[in-house]
Amino acid sequence: MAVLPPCYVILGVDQMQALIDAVIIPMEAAMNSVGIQGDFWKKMLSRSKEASQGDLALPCFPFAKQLGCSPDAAAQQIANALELDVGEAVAVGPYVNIRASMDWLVTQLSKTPESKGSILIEHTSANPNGPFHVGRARNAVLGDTFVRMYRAAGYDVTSEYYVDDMGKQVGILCWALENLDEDQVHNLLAEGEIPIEESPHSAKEDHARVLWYQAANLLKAKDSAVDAGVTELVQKSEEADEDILARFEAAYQPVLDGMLVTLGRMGIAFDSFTKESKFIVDGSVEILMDQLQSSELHGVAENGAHYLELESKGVKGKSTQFYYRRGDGSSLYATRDLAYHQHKWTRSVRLLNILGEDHKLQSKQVCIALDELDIKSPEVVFYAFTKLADGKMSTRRGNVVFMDDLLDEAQSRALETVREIRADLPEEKLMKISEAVGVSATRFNIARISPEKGITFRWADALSLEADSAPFIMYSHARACSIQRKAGEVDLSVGLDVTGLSGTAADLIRRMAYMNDELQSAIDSAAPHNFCAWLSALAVDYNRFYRDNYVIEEGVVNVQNLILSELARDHLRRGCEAVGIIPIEEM
RNA sequence: GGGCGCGUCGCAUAGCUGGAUAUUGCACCGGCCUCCUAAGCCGGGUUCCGUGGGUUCAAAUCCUGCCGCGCCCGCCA
Repeated sequence: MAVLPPCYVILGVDQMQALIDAVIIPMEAAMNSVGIQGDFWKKMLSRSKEASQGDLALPCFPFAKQLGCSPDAAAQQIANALELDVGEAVAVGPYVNIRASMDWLVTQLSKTPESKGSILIEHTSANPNGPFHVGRARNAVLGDTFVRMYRAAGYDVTSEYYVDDMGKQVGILCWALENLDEDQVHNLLAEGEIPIEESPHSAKEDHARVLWYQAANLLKAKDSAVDAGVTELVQKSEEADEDILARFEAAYQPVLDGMLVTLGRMGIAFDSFTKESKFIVDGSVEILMDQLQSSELHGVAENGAHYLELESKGVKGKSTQFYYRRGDGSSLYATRDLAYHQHKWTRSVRLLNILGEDHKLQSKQVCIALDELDIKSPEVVFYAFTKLADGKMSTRRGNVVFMDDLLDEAQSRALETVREIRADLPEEKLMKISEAVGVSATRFNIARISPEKGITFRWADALSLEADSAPFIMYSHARACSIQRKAGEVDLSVGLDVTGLSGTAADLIRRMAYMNDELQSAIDSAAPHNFCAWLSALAVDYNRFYRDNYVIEEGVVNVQNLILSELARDHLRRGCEAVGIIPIEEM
């Protein structure tokens, strides 16, 4: 088995910034020598938009006036005056392009990791009232992708699920389970034209119990006694009634467990769960509500309800009041959210929330209220909705595509393909590969889209196994693994010789060298899709390298190429892990 | 009525702290396995970047009017 020398076990930081740092001093000298005043150009020196032209680019249009020549000539002058250790500068039209040398790039590959502090990422936190559907899944996939990316970048991450264990959704579920029998449920659903679809998951408690939830919602619309019953339960839960909270838990916990099984199948796990009721029970909500009364924004409605007037804080619309205490003195969901944030800040120095765009206003209100309480606001990433071609998804109305079914379908489609390509493999292995491919493809098809873009769910897109998808990346990784296996035990300690590299090998090194920049910038700009794109590009680069750089030729191992292949394998693996693709070693 | 977001080739998608021929995939056409996995690689695109103005040496990117789509504006969660 080939082993990489320790210096290649990577994680550097901000190679692009390192390059800029290395270039800026000689650049100043060059600017002085051609006679350009000021340092306004420093912010114009940035990553080249034309990757083929180099790593950094400086547009020279603004210098033309100052130097009294054309932009092209200015670029030429600057490039000529520039002397670099880390690469070379070439004028191309009105641009000075700087290309880092292979020597420099390779040193960047061996940078050691840097610990970056803690962050608590809260995501998913779906009401435990029914199975995961593809709409809810966007939160989970996005959230877990952030968790993974932050971890890969050196952060100490806590992934957190906020359990809505009180309130109306759970109240309805609890009421239904305690008051309706199976026949009633089936009759109600038949009347309401909500189909009960038999599936391999019917016995899972999230699938089983959601029928009660749906039925109760139907009944509630025509029988006010139901509403009264639910309201009573909800009110008691808000008073932290132990008996009610225990009955709620008995109702939702099996559902939540079922949901977590689905998430587990997708490789999504949580470090901690916090229940909403905690903040009623421990009295922290009550304390915060008292504190809010001294806010300048504080107001009281006729019936004694308390609110903050947010108009002066830039909140606009029909209602600018943020109610945090009802007329009867009880708290609201948002109020408990305040206590929750206070609690989260005791656990981490950074907080990140992943929320659907429907929570934008709510989140803004909570942030203002937190500010009034002298509590810092969390960072928030919003994502747009996933809808079905024929309209909105709704657990209540049964208009959903369940994640369990989607994953099954993805797996079975992947199986068809694997079976075709790898007829040599035993059934057990085929199943394992197709499961990994199905899960990875499903996740990647969500993660690769910019969060603020709305998604219309289509089976064909969700199950796509084409290029620019997870299987493509997995395939590249599996290929590198196969080469490693074939190469056998080889001593790689000679290190990489950068002289005489082929073009595709150089491209591969360049791509890998900027991995940490890509990761950090995806994190900083809350754009996991950009890191997905980088990972696809890495796979393409590796495939091209593979095409014209033989690692094993006629039984002889080319050590230099093996080092590169191994580096690529390592980068591909870490990239996959950072976006939730399962880096299987054979497919 | 107001707020926020989105509108890029037939479809999907990147770029949007202004700069070089607007990225990538699908679909469509052609080429590449007597050597490491062809789920691969190579080649093939006249896109008024929703639309009308404006700012600029330079606009998909900034400002503004309009059109279309989504989300929100509960003493619900």
